[in-house]
Amino acid sequence: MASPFSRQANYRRESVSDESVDLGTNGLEQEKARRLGSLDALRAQGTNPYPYRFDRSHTLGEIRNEFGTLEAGSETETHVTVAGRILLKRDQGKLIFATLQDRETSIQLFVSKAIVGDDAFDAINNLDLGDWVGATGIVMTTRKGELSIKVDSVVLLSKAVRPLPDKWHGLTDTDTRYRQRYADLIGNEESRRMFAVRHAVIASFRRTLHERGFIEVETPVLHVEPGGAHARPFVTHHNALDMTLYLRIALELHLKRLIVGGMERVFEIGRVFRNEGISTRHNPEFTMMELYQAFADYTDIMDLTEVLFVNAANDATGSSTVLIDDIPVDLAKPWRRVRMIDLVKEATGVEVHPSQPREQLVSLAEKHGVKVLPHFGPGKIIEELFEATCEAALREPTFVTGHPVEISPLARVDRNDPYLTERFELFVGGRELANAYSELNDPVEQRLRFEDEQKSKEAGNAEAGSVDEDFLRAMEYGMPPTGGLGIGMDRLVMLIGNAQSIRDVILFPTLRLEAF
RNA sequence: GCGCCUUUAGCUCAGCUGGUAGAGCAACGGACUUUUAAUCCGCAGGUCCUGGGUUCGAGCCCCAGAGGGCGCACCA
Repeated sequence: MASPFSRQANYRRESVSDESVDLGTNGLEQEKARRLGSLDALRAQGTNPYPYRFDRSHTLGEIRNEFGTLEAGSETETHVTVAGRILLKRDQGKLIFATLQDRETSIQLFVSKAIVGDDAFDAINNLDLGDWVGATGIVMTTRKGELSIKVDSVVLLSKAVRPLPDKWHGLTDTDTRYRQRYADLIGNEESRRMFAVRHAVIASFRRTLHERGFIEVETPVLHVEPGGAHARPFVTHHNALDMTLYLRIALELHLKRLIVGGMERVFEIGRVFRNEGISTRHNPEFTMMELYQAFADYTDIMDLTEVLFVNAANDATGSSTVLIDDIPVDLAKPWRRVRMIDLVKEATGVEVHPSQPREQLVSLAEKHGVKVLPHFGPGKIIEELFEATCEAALREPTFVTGHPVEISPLARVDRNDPYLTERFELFVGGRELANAYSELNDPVEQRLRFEDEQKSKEAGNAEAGSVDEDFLRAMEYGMPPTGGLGIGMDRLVMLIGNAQSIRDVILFPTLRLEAF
């Protein structure tokens, strides 16, 4: 930076006390102008409203832990230095009570004119709600027992020039909460809690998997061929290579390449992108955890899935019980394991199997209001029947197994039934949370499955995959028997945190362009 | 993409049968040395989402559009 001083001067606002500056016509503009005016006043008296750093001796949570049981009307000898944002101010004349909030909690500042002196008292009185400050003082409790810091000095750490949302209600407008997540987090305890749950769930997964010898890896987000799931991709372009690239729709195919490479147990927690509708359960970008474990099959993966969920719930909330549709369900009990075709039979009273003639299944489907497209084979029709008649009713955790081969191009054929695969999807609260297989590792069969996908795609199935030659080459080097698992982390956080919309567990959900 | 709901002060919300815009908080001025969403007195703040239309008169009724929510569709 060649000329720091002139640069800084360029960033500095003109004084708003100049008559040339328009004070604005609405309340917000007037309030911002007032706060910008106090910035100028601070600078004029030699105070930097945006200092570079600050050392604190305690977080507010540490003070609460240490002194939370102090009885009313006590004063300690402990002198502390804290930092946070001023959320509330209660002016008593010669006393000010201010609520200071940091990341964990809030604590009251007790400011007495007699202690800090007239000038400092005025300066503190001129602080605005939303300002960041550092404060020093001794730990005390008021007569009513409120844990407080009896302040001897306060320094401004950052001036807020825009007013906070309502001090009591916070933000309620969902649009503003999602667009201005920063303002949502300042005012809404529930929002802060939800993202704490999210962090705890993801940290718990890493812990459980590290304990079991899994290695965390990172694979490409930009794919030459979007595979590993059925979904429409986002398309982009690399200029220097002049090639079309796709944002990944799944992590699967690269992680399996690592199993071929001998890494034995790998996982990745990463963003995937699907160019499809937005709903309370769908965001165009979302977080997937996939893992692959050599020498395991899908039943081993079911056991592991139960452990991952129970640990995550315990780590995030201290309990393995979650609310599903407001009903408590203990995740620690073993989950039901049932074949898709058996569930469809339960729901329809009719035996179904992918070996049946297509026409039979078509008429059953039509009886249940299922739309059958020309490229649907028997297996796809059974899945559609399942979705229409069973899925929403699967409230308690249920492993749905034995998906037809036709809809499972990467899963291994069931050792007891050549029409089905060794696969499960986990449903909780009517939502799909996980998908897993005994992974197909026969390169010749895998090529045939890909070719079937390719034919389906050519027949008009926009979601079908195509032949991934590099993946097949990897398979040819030999992949050990392997169990694999994919979990939609956002939906899991919704379950454990009891969120009603996926947007409540994503900090910055995808929204339409905002008009400024 | 379709249907229903919604949009009023910085924030949270009222607004009757169509009669000319309201409250609380925040802000501003004042009182107050133990408050807890402090309280009390005073004052100020508006593109009623946007554009048309009906009407003597529209926040309110009609039409079109935009943002948001929910449901459906889509979606392994």
